[in-house]
Amino acid sequence: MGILSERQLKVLKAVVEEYIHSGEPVGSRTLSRSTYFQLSPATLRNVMADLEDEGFLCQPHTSAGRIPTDQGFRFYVNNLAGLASVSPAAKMHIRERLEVAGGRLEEVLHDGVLTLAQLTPYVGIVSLPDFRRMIIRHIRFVKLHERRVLAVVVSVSGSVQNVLFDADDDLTQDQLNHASNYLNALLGSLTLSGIKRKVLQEMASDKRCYDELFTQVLALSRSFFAKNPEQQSDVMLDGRLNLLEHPEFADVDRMKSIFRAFEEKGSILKILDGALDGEQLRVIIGSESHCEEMRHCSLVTAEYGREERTLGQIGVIGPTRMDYSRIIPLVNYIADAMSRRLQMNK
Amino acid sequence: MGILSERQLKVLKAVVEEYIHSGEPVGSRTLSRSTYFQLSPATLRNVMADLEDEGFLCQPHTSAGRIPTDQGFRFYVNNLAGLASVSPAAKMHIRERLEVAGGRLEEVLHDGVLTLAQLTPYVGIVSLPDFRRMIIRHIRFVKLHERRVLAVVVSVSGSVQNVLFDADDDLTQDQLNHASNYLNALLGSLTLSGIKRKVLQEMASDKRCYDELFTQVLALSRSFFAKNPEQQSDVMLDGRLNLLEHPEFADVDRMKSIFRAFEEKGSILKILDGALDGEQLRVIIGSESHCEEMRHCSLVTAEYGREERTLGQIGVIGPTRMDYSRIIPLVNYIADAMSRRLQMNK
DNA sequence: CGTTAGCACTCATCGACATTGAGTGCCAAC
DNA sequence: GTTGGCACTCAATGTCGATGAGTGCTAACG
Repeated sequence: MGILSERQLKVLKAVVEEYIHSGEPVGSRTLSRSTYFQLSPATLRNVMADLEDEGFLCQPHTSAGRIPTDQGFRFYVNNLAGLASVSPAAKMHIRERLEVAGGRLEEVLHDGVLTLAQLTPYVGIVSLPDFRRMIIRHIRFVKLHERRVLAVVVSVSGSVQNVLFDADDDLTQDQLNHASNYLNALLGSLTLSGIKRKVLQEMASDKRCYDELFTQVLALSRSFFAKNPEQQSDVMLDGRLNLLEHPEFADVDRMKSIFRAFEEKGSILKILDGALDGEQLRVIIGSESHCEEMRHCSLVTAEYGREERTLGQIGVIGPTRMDYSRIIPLVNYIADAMSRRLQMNK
Repeated sequence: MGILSERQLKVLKAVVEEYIHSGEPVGSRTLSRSTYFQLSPATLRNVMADLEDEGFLCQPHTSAGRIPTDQGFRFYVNNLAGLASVSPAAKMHIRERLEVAGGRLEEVLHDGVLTLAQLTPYVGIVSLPDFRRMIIRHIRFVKLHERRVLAVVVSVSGSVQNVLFDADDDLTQDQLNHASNYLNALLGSLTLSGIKRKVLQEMASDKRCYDELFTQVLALSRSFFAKNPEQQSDVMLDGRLNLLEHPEFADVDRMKSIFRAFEEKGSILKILDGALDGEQLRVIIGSESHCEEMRHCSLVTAEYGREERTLGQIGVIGPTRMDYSRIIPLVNYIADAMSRRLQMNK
């Protein structure tokens, strides 16, 4: 252990980048050939053996070249990777796809993952914000049929949720409009549960003042809030197919396990939600996710959100052998573009 | 060619069912062992050779057993398959999952595919009805921000669509309510485009009668209808992972091609939409889908819908080696359950 | 002392080859 | 019409040796 020498750094960088490029274990000869080093294979072997002792490289089998360990990638990302700037072509693509007029939150997010899936050979991934934590801009009730009511709830960030429920009484649309207006007057930067609490307070305080109409409103709200725990958080994926092109997933079992994780979503969500510390960008490499199915995958994710409030994470999932120096800036850029678009949406 | 003898039928049935069961090419010995026949392998070989000439069976290679061709499966499904009844356990599962109170159309459909994916080792699949063809029950406008308006459109069958658009003027919520009321009074068993046409007529006829308010309503409707071609038809899948368990998809390339079809959805939709003839149940075997990626897959689908109107197709995708006699009744049963639930929803 | 050439060793990959066994087609006999 | 016998095919499996990329180690070199 201990600090790495200048040369070791150089070799580690070269190995990682060569491996990212070729996907094959890299041997001392290959390195030596790349005019970058004036060293003989033997010398490089010595250096690489040291790096292996330090845990940065490993060999799939005795007589093969070296590949970076998770730790090796980690060191590379933290200390060695130069960040490429986003290519003009990509910027153009993003501008066309992403920097257009508003749309519902869900649409914006969908555009985001789609763009990532198109611009990278990896899987685009975004976590939808937990609706229960979102600040509500508007609630409106729509009468469907007798006591059946549709509540349309719009959050500040442009998320629209539809909740179907049964009211206690058969109210007219006019009465529902009154109820909507009442609730909307009450809103002011609250989440759903905040509103719920406030309504309950109102209920307790001046229960009899407004009588009839007012109690109707309250009853309606109650049945609505009883229903609300609709979709909590969720995650959206796109471009799963991209993964199939990578040689590391030619192995059927490995593929299965990853697609299993994709289908369940729960485990991915857990990984994404790990980012509570408010770091703007995260790179999770292989086993760092502590998720068995994701052991051979890396994630690069960035926060997106309106203004100061972060809404969720957007990024990609790919093999640990990922082109970090290109992907990190790209994910950052797209997260920014999305945040801006959401802000416009205000 | 020509009609098949009693014995040939019996052998074909046995081969198909044995193959469905085991997944391996079935040889004359295996058949002869199954106490079902009192015939020697040699005799069965003769019969099987005949069946091969007729195109019902084929051999993967010379020295292997026989497997049914698509045509063989087709004949089996049409003439030989006995339909099992839905197991009590499955019925129970369906009752719990599916025969509950309403919910939005999208939720009901989701429950449907989920149930199929759980009760079968195949992929559950459902086509969402084309919203543009649905009869509208309700339209309501919600003011979001200045000129930005959210239209909530509810169809008779319980589908809810949210459309975001910009109005020409900055209207108050009250004005929007009036517009909503006006449009809703106009509705009466029309599709969106029907309503659009009707509004245009109104516009042409008594343009100046109601003046101000009325022209506002019309302008609003116009910008709304300009936007509407939102989600057309779509298809929902669940249980893609199930496919991975089948030996026929151990081949990576075959897997890729199918998952490609899943991701695009377009081709699947086209196959599902082929059922215009109003047949209640369809079985599509292998190449019958005329879709290259689906060459090794079969579909079993049934219509679902409210009352007389069919809304879409629900069913499963699996390998051609599918347990038809169990799946066909099951798909039928679930389609019925869904239709009933949608009807309750009225 | 760092660097390098040389050398013996390891091990995945690949083609050649033989073996096995399930299954077939055909023919002659029952 | 049915059956046993027999030669044949061919995928799957295993063994063997050659190949070659790559390693670790050691001794020599500057």
